[in-house]
Amino acid sequence: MVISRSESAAATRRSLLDAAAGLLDEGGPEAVTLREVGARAGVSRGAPYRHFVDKGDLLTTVAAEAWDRLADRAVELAADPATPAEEKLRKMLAGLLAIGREQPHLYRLMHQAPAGDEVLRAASRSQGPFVAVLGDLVGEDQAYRYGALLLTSVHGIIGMEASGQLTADKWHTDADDILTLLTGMIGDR
Amino acid sequence: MVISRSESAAATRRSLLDAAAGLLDEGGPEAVTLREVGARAGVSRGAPYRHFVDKGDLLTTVAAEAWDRLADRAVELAADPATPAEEKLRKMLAGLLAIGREQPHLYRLMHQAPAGDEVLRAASRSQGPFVAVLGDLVGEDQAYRYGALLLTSVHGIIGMEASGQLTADKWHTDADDILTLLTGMIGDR
DNA sequence: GGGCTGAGCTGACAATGTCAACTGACGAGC
DNA sequence: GCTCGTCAGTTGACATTGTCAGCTCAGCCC
Repeated sequence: MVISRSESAAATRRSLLDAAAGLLDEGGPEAVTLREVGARAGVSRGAPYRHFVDKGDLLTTVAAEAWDRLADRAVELAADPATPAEEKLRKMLAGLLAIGREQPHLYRLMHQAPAGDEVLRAASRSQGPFVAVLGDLVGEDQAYRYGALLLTSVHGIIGMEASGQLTADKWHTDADDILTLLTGMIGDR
Repeated sequence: MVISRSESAAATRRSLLDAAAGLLDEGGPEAVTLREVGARAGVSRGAPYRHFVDKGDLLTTVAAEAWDRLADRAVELAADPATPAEEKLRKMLAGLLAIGREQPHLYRLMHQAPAGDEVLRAASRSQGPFVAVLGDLVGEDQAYRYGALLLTSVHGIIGMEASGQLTADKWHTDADDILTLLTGMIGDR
């Protein structure tokens, strides 16, 4: 197989993104140094500057890609005629929760303020399918309000779980219970 | 007035904390360097190590103090017989929202994972008065569940507002509307 | 008065992000 | 087939920063 120059450059870019994401997952933000990213991608410490304007840009791209993966799944899910709306909703929220719990550093990066345009665009892509599913459940006119309520609640749950402030012994409840309570309240409408 | 050695040391410690908090508010986490903290407090870059084990410890203390101030207000508020319970609740949540909006960097620091023991202890101090007020509204048996729901929702609202993901033109709603919706749903119980 | 303690200072060092100058290979145009 | 520009990648250098070791010195105890 012949590897052209642009293909090789694209492969390096991919390796850099994977290396950064891996280091972030394993050791948190402090573990992501351009030297280590380069080493893991098999290039030098200066190589990232050929693909990203600076370290922040590299991390921003990692975050945007994560949002895009989430959006891809949401689009796919919303289009599936075999899945009932409640289950679609549950799976979408569960996807967010899973990242928050299994890749907390990535999750924080995805919500780092101020989010750049690239991140905001990627994050917004999930909104369409999400609101559409909610529309089936609570009606189109209320879908946005309840969507915002659900998203902010899940985001809050993840954040407080991560910082250790939301524990079962402190609040006699947990994430699932809160979500059940919330979706139950919405279902009552 | 005579200033003893320990008094002077305590004053330095206070100045260091104020300097760190000020730099955080003004320029975010990157602006908080030990050299600048020292300069602003009128001491050298090494002085903080006489009062804190490292930079992280200094920042942790800043966060813990912020939680303590919040808890002080919550305790005071809960004990005030002249204020109706709904208003107490609203004021407590508004206090959190105010920090999130006016001192976003401090707010992030307060929720930085993993929170140390000192921060968790300070953050927990508000729980008592908060749950007590909620108990008056929804009954003691449900106070914890609704408390967790409310807190996580507010936390989520603040986080998504800060990262630019919760905007009125995207969701046709805002923080106040979401909270109204939520407290309305709770009030229906 | 003498010694101790602890606050604060300074020189030094390693890690890191960043840039400028350089190298070398690929590919377009002749 | 040759030339030459382009661009991915390297390397030396530098400024910033957190941290530590060793030092100074003022206040406190006996």
